[in-house]
Amino acid sequence: MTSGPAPKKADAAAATVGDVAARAGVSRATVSYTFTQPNRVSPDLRRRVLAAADELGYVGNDAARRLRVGHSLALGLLVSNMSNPVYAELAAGAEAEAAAHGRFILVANSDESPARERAYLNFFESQQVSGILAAPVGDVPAELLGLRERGTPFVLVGVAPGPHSYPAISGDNERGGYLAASHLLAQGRRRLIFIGGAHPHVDLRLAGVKRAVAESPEPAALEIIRIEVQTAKVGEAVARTLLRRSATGFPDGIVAGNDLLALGLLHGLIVGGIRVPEDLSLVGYDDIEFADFAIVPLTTIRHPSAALGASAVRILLGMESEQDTEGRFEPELVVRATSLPAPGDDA
Amino acid sequence: MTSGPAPKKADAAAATVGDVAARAGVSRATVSYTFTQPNRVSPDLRRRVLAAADELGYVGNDAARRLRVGHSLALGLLVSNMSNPVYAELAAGAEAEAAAHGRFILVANSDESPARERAYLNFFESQQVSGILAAPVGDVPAELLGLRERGTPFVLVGVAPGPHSYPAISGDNERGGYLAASHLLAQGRRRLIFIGGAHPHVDLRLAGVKRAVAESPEPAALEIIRIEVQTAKVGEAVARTLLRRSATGFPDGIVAGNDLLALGLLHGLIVGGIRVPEDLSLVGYDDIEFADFAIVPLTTIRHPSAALGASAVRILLGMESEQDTEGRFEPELVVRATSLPAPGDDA
DNA sequence: TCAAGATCGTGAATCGATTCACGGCGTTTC
DNA sequence: GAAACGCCGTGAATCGATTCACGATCTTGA
Repeated sequence: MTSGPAPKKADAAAATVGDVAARAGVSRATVSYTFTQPNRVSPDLRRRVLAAADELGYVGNDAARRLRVGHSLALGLLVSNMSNPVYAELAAGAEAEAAAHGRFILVANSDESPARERAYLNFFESQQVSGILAAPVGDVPAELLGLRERGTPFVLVGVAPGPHSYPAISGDNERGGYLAASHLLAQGRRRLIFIGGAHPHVDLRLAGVKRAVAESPEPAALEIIRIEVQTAKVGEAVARTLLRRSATGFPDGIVAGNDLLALGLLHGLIVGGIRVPEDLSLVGYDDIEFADFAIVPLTTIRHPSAALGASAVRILLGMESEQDTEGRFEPELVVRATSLPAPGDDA
Repeated sequence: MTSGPAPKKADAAAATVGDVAARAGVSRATVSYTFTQPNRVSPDLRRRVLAAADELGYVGNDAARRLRVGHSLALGLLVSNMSNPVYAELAAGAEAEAAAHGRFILVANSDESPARERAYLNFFESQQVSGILAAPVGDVPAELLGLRERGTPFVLVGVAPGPHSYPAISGDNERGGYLAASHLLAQGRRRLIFIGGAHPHVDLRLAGVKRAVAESPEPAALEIIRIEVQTAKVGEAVARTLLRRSATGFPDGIVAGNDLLALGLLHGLIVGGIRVPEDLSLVGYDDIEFADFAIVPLTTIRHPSAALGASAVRILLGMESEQDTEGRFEPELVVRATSLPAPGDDA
């Protein structure tokens, strides 16, 4: 309203290809080619078009673009709980890789709710994302399969390729569980508890724990405690119930399904007077940043979340295959202070 | 390929309004009205249309919808660093509120890079988000103002409405800083350091700290250490440089710009042999979940991130005004173990 | 019984970027 | 010098959902 003919930038309506074309004195097709196939247009015109676009603050309308080409530049990332640093890291890794290829990540936080998960999957479809990264949220939702049939590929992140045949990349969770339990057994711990939620990757961790116990030369007991969600709050609650046990029923080693849970357990146990690691050794899983800052720095299994996120993006973009990642995300035991050094480790 | 004519769900192409209309035996317009203005169509037809949509797995194409109506159902959230739990919490709060109104949040993680910030803002514009929540990332980017002029509103989250005139909601950072420093002064701490990055909200926290020092009846020294990013890693590095100081130059109280930084400082100081809180008191800011699990549980200022996120969404959706939030996000001192109880607190 | 009005379904235009098919113009080669 | 070819710009069709304006059907009251 106020501005004369000179500055067009501040105009209310967004500039369209038509506006740019008019200003550059070319057709709309030329403007489009300038952006999608720069070599198709001569350098001279290209410059003119780009200048006009710049002056008008042209941004393009992805809706129109998508309507025509059928898919968006975005990739969807579905996680169960963004306040778990593991997922934040996964998202950061995916995002950085996506940005490097001019792509974007849409993050959906299902908060462990299947309903929201479904809603977000629909949202992804309505957004025509060109692919979906799904971090484990229980079973593979049927919607995901439907999406694939309708042309949107997905990659499961953090779930080992198992009996299912879905594309998936993951660290070796079974081996991680095995490492954790072996570490405890090597210290002479014999009354172990595994505490974890019902996620496929957690089940694998448990399988590894079981295998370590089964292979142990000395007999050892393993108890399994199932919880709903693996949060610090739940960890504290479990610690309180544990504290009510008699000395004979009390464990001397715990493997937690993830670090968040372990941190809560640790806090609850210490508040309850348990000495860690003297009375009980604790091993977490993931090696989140805060594991090192805990009241007693947490022994845990390192899990390369950011690298997984980046790889998943490359796979969806067709720059890498599942097989290429083979053996690239090996879990690793990080011994800190919630467990005793293993007898052989006293170097 | 394998399926006969019976099940249509698994067909490759996504169903369109046209398909639904054909199946329900109505026009495309009717299908559209069924979803956008359900009362416009009679109950009978509505049922038929919904059934047909369900059978076909109809999801709708948001690109087409947006192209027509001009804006999307998504809101953009711009944060500087998603691995800071504060932002994860903010995102979760915003997301939950958005979901309650059938909206979605697009999260953009700029990683403190102005270039990526700009790229994401362009992305938001190309996505025609109906509004943007921007968590402080330094100055207000000029692009944000441009977006507003072109019709996309924004709300700054966590930045107090100051000399600028942008819509903003925030806890009272100045008061939080004041609380933190007052707490230290009340314990008899006299050689304070404030450590923080160059964010507008951190500057406010610092202003509060300065005011507390100025108002102190006993003279107290305040040193200011500026850092680039407020992460735990940087905190540890700062701790190491602090440890090289002579006893006289060593502080007896520290206010950190956020909890991540405080956690890193704490760890670095304790590893270096400093006793907390005996030798030095430390106060963080934000009260992230891990503050309570730290090697010495962290005294901090609580900051209602999730509530801020939810409010920002309501404001963008026009359900609430900036003024309504007045006084709703008051900071609160949470005394844990990194500081001495104040003399008067021995209840 | 009939006119006036309310209810509700429909055809067609529309949003903006992309891309196909066409053709004008300049260059090369015998 | 003319035919053949390649380069590059353009008009027009297209993607799918929304919404306007119209009209068909049904309801209601005198």
